Amino acid sequence: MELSTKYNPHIVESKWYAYWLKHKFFASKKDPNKEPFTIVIPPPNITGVLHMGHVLNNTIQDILIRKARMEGKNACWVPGTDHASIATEAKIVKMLKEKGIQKSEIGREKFLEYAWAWKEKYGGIILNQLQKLGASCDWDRTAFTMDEKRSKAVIDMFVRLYDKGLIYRGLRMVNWDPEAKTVLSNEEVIYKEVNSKLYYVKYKLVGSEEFIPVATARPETILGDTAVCVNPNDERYKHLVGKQVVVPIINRIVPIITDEYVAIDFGTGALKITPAHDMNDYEIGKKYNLAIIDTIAEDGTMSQACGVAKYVGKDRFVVRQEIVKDLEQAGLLLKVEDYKNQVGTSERTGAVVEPKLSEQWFIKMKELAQPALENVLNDNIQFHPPTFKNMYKAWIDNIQDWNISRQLWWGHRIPAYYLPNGEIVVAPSLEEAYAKALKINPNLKKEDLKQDEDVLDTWASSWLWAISVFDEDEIDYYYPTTVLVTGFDIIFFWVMRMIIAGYELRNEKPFHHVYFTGMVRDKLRRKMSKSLGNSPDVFKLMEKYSTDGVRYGIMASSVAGNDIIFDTEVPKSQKPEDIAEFEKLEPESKICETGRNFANKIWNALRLVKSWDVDENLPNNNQIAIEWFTAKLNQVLAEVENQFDQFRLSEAITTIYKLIWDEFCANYLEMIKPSYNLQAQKPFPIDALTFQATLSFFDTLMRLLHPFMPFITEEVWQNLQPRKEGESICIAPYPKSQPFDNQIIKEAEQVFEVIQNINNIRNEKQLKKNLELELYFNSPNPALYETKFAFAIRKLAKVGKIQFSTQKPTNVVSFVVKNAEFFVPLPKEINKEEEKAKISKEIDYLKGFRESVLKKLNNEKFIANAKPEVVANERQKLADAEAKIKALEESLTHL
RNA sequence: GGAUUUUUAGCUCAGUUGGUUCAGAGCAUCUGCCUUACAAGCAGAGGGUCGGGGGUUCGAAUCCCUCAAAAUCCA
Repeated sequence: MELSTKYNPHIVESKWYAYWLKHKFFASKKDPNKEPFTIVIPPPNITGVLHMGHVLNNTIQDILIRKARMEGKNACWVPGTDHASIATEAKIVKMLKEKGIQKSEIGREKFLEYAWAWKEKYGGIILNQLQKLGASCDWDRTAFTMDEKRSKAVIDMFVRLYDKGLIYRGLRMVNWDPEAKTVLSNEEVIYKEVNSKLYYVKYKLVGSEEFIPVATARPETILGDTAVCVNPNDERYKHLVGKQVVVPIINRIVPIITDEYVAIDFGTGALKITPAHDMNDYEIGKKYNLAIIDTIAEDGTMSQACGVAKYVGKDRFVVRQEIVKDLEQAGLLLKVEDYKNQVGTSERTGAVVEPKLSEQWFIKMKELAQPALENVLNDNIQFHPPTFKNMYKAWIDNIQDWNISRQLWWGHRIPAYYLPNGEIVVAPSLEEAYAKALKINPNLKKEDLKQDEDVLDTWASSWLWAISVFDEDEIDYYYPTTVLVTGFDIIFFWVMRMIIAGYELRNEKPFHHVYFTGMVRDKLRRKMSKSLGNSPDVFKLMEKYSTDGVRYGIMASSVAGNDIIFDTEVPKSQKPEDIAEFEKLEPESKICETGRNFANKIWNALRLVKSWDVDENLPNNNQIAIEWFTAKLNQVLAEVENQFDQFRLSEAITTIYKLIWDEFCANYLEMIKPSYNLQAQKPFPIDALTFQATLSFFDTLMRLLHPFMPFITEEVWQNLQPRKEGESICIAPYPKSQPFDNQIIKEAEQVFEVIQNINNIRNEKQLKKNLELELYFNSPNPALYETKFAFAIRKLAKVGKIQFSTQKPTNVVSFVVKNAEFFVPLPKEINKEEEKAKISKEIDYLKGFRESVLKKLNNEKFIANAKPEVVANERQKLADAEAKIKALEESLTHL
């Protein structure tokens, strides 16, 4: 078989993914005889397309689940998508607008028809993209947060918590998007710095021309003022406290009150209080029982309540200008200053967010959250890395009630029904609600019940995800799930709430472990986001570097919880033309390139091994190489196991990379590689034992790497020997470490050091790389170099004669490894002065080193306090250093 | 203002209860090689007083205090 010198990933990837699906390797069925290993995917939004964050997150999940599957566990990775109320609704509204359709015109039902049609068409895109990434999900289990089963779970939970008295309806200051006419959660508000103005306005004392100056950036809210507040320590205003002032324009009479909250040095030090339209003012209003006058309507225009007829129905920003003019005319405007402040805008519509009082549904969180706190603090649920426990605790300690209603149509409609008298019944369906209502009033008709118009916050379905994706007859088997992999930015929105829901519904945690990933950032440390347009095109990346290469790249640079600085280019600016320009660029990533090169290295190792003919009659001359690599392999396997146990996946992949590249390819294969037979135009044959051992090593290495780089490993594994249809590395056993010979590893390390020294000499003296050198040495353990590992030195350092000798030959370069001295005769005259200087320098260094060790050993306290093995080690260091110094000094005299 | 975290080589990061030859890796840099698996490669080299200061200890990148800088979240 001819294999190309370059690995071609594209055919390989689609071929094996199709093969895996065909044989249903990823499917999981409840099986009480097997240990379950379960992951539920953090469901991506149906509006989303695969970005670097997904690549990171899902690669980690795939690694964990593939390894578990190979270990013979019942690996179950449940995929699915999230309906994402706000994001999706905004997208549908925009689409309809482009068709000239207004949401309000077509009504709820028609709107939802459009939305579902959109979901059917586009909602699965991201899942297909995950297949490109190699994700080994059980696709038959694909779930959606708004399908029947998940919806039932959400509604049942609402009813359950309502019946327990944990859900209530109440007024709350919310972030209001006047364009979408809905409340926004805090994370949907984007703060932007804007240039605005600070207006200084006279608030006159009742019946007087005396006034208190008040600075405000939002004069239109003057109409809702119900107090003026100063700091109690502010000397300027002490005499005014308790007096009353007249609110300009509206002429309302309000008190001057005091509160520590007011900053003396900001503005005038006198703050107008508008409880209906400012978060902080609302708190102060509550504290001092101030009236709340809601002067701004749902759509951002001034409402009737503002009390000034000519402003009613006009937009808040138009009214701002008009009020400023009116204030000026009334002689109440003192001055206007330029001012920079942070203004909240809607992530979805870009509208300036209006803080607004609104009737909303809430879940009481304090009590519910207690088991969720305890079980994280006591490590019943383990966080990786554990530092996130601190943040988690701080959050739960300050937990507030959860506003779960959203003024949208796309989502789970709140199962609350209003009776004509305003009473509320809560039930999973209209029928059940009607039955309940009849008990209150037997004369009611079904049509009298009106269901709440709002839908539930998306997280109110996500928090049930780990439960709601399983059927009743299997949940006891799969739940709690094994590990959740998610970004730390949603620790509060999702992770905490899932834990709460788990304990509430099943009195059990939803997962044993949580692996927190960092954010993927660009090289300027900005989070990769759609709006910045700074994320490379994932598919172009995979096209260029292969899926395995990208998986390697993202994993090698991602320590749990740490942000990942991804090394691709960034757009010149956020201007659309610059982003467009950037998108045309071919993405470049050094770290993904390393991954691609790694796959190519493995591919070429396969080519080498496949090129050998086996001769059954040959003796095995490579026993030491085989023994050494067996030991090394098991040593590294133990290391990798340890790294997996601690979820140190980036270390694991780097460790495996070095094992394969440095130890297997560079050392082992070079040691056993038969030389080339020029006459036959092919390599000399290899003995059967070495060949079998090599295939076996290669096989093990591929299985070890498979969870990280599934495609190249399957391709190579299938090529190592004939496999039957239905066989796959996916379900081959994962390697396990065996006890190993530490001695041979140490010996080999010394040998490699010798080889490196010889190669260094070759480089420094600019000797031809093919020139065969001779090696003389003096060592207490001559067999190690003369016989045991001689073959390795010959091959890796291109040495011919290796000879033990107490006599130093002439015209040599020397070096010392451990307690052995080595001499390499040079074919040309050496520069004695240069050699002398080099050796003297090393002696000086060693003497300094010896001093520092002696200092320790002469310290009584060190001898008394340090562990015996530490002391023994110091003595060994001293002995080694002295031997080296002695050898070097001898070299020096003989030069 | 409060909380949390970070600061180690030019860059991105490891460094697991303080102690293996005197802090490691990848990338970048430099030197020499197209050597019959691999130039997506091979053989080498240089580069850090571990943010500053103080303390605990026989011993500190690692523990404590303090100062400085940065990031994130909450208000």
